[in-house]
Amino acid sequence: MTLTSRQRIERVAADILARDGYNGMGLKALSEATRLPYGSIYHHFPGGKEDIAVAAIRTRSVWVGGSIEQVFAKGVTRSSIRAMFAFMADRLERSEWLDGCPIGTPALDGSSESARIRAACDAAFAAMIDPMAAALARMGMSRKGAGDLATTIIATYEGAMMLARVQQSRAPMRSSAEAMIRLVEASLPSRARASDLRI
Amino acid sequence: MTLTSRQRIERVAADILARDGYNGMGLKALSEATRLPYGSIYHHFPGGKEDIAVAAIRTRSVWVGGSIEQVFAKGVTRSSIRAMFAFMADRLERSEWLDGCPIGTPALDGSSESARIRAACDAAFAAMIDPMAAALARMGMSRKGAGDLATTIIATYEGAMMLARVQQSRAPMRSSAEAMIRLVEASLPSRARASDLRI
DNA sequence: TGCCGACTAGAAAGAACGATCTAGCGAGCA
DNA sequence: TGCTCGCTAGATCGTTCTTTCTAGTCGGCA
Repeated sequence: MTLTSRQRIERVAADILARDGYNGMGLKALSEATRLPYGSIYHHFPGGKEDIAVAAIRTRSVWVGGSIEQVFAKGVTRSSIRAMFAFMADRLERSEWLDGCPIGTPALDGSSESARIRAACDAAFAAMIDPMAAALARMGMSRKGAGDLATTIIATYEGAMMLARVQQSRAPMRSSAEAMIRLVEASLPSRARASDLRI
Repeated sequence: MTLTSRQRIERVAADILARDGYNGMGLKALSEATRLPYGSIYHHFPGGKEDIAVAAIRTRSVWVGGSIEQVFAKGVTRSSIRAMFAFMADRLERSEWLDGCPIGTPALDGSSESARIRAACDAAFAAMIDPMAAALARMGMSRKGAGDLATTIIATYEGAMMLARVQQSRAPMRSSAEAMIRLVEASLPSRARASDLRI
């Protein structure tokens, strides 16, 4: 399938954001990577750089939110937690540790400059946390307990990516995933732990 | 006590890095914030912007490493974990959620551009992880178990900061701290859990 | 065929960037 | 006093940035 120019801009912008952050994303680099001239970029995004970043974050968050919903559809199991961490570890390693998280990177380097970037990242993290919290609630956790635990898992996920990138090693993502498995086990109500919902 | 110009540059640079990242740190802004002219900055750091960032990260890592060592000198206890997370939550909130981590922010937005920034952040995280791992080992954990757990706690710490900043709320740091307490409890050998080393 | 809107194309403006340069200040020492 | 040297001071250079601008292209519709 062929992408529209607008979709190509969003996709490439998300990749640049993951690698270089908001301040590091140059529109010249974007126009070269998309092979689109300045005029096209400003035609599709009259709001300029900020609009492009917001759209890229939003689009990516829809995709990642759906992925998380799928991965944890049958519960927060050992294998689903490992799959989630391994997925991103693969991506980082494949990029030779140049890529980061397309949401976490602009969240740190762009949210002091632009309230809209911050809000977009906030919504994007919510799109990751909410389906995971729902999955934990289906396993018997209270609404608050599930929300807190899902928040912690996403936090660990983002931080482990950060460490893996600077260490250029999968180790932090692997050990964080195992720790999250232990944490979920310790957090589930005992009836779930003893039942077929066992993770 | 009065700071030398070089110390003032390092300190202010670390603050700017925490807020805006490596790409967002302008040398003009740095010279204004330090009230030092361009010439002075390049006199103290002939290597330019990259040298300044590396020195700022290095200096800050010495301080934070020492702080962690102190906080966990008597073991990884509930109160010490809470203190660690609350300390940073205070700082973020006081800055009206504009500040981030002086190491985590350049780690994400600068390490794809500069290998030296990446290495400095790697060393800085090690300076945080190592004393915590040592404290966990003193509580009876194996060397590998302690290292993996300390890595996870630092990852969660960084990720929780990221979430707190975009949510403009202490909640992620609070719930992550409580989760880390549960995780440490679940990870300690049972003899420690039952002894006076109980966290 | 002829027209119109969507999009492509890239030059150019104007500000901001990192880096370099020379000039000058002023405390400490001879 | 006069010299030295660490440091201050900021103009300036070339580059790169975001944004704006006008011109041109192309497909679809009347």
